[in-house]
Amino acid sequence: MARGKIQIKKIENKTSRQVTYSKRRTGLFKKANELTVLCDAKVSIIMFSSTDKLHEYISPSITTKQLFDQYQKTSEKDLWSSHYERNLKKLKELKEVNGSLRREIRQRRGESLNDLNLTELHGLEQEMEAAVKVIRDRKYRVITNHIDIHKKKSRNAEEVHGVLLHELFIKNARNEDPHGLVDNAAGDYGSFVGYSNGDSHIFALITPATLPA
Amino acid sequence: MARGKIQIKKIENKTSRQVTYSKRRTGLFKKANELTVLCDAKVSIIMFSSTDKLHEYISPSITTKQLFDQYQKTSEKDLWSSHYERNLKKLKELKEVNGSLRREIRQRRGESLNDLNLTELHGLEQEMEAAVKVIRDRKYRVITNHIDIHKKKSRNAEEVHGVLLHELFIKNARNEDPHGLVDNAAGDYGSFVGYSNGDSHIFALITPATLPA
DNA sequence: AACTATTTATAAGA
DNA sequence: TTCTTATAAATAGTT
Repeated sequence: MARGKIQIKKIENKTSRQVTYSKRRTGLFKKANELTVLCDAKVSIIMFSSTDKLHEYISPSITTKQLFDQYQKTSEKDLWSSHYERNLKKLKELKEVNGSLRREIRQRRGESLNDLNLTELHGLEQEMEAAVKVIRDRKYRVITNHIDIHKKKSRNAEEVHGVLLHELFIKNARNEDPHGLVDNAAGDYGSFVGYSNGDSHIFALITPATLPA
Repeated sequence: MARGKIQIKKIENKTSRQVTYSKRRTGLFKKANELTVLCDAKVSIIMFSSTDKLHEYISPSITTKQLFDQYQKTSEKDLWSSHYERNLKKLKELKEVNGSLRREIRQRRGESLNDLNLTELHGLEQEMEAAVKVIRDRKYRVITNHIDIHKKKSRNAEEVHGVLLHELFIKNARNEDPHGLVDNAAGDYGSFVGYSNGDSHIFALITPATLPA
């Protein structure tokens, strides 16, 4: 606009482009500020140079966030608010679902039964009795499984034990008993149960009375 | 900037202010567009007039949303992302809670028991048996209540019925029986149960066998 | 919305 | 980057 007219098209010379960007940016912000003052307007300018440097103007009377919020409300455009509000809605829905799930669990625990009518109580009772049966069956299957594995382990341990004993006796027969092991070990197969791992406390739960017929 | 210099301060005349806003807005957007083309820049201008009318310029090479996203990333400013991402996080947490609640319910229904070990199965069984007891007790309390109310209603109905019958007989004794009602009504108290309301199907569930001792 | 005298912005050069 | 300055562009006041 001075010293010669220019074409409005990309300035190919990088340096001139940079200079022009800088000068015109200053001019643009100045105009924006004049507009703000003269017309009592609120203006936000955000710009990125071709090298992605950020520059911003915002009217002194407002913050960028406030202006964006107003932009949200005023424009029907999507930006992020729709995401945001969709999320809020989802959040609310999930909370409700959550609440009713918790309520159901409470009822299945025998709490908060006041809201249930007779039909519902009856249905819940029936359903839970059926479920208890399934759970009990499952438990017995797991117990049986444990016992089988245990038996196999025992058999294995007995075999190993027998072999060791055998070897010890042979050794003993050949030499003296330098470690006094024979007396403690001999014949006491029952005690090896005491060596079983941390699972053993589980079996404390199982008494013949609770086993299925 | 023409026909006289002006002070940069709010134009008090509403009409001139409006006109100036319009003119200068056009100029600002034109400058922004020239800057976009000449310097390969990306510019967003959002402005509100003093009457809160929204006007927007955005470089053709980009959308407002994209530019805002870039603004987010580049500036350290918060704008909305904190709300948004906090919500996303909450959403995720709620979904997880939801999932585990559903899982618990499934287990209490006798489904998805594979994940439970023996101790957990045992605990679940015990808990559910206790809960069933509570639910059954509650059911019986409700039943008892229903029955009491029913009895009272019946007694009431019988009384009313008796009174009506009495009145009818008296009437009958005095006049003839114009409606043939006496034969149908007399003594058949049992049939009034058929008049009970929609709740009656509930009582089909209750047989002497299921009642508590 | 158009006109135009004048101010302002700025391209090119330093 | 900043200054200079000739000139283009924007626009205030008017119609």
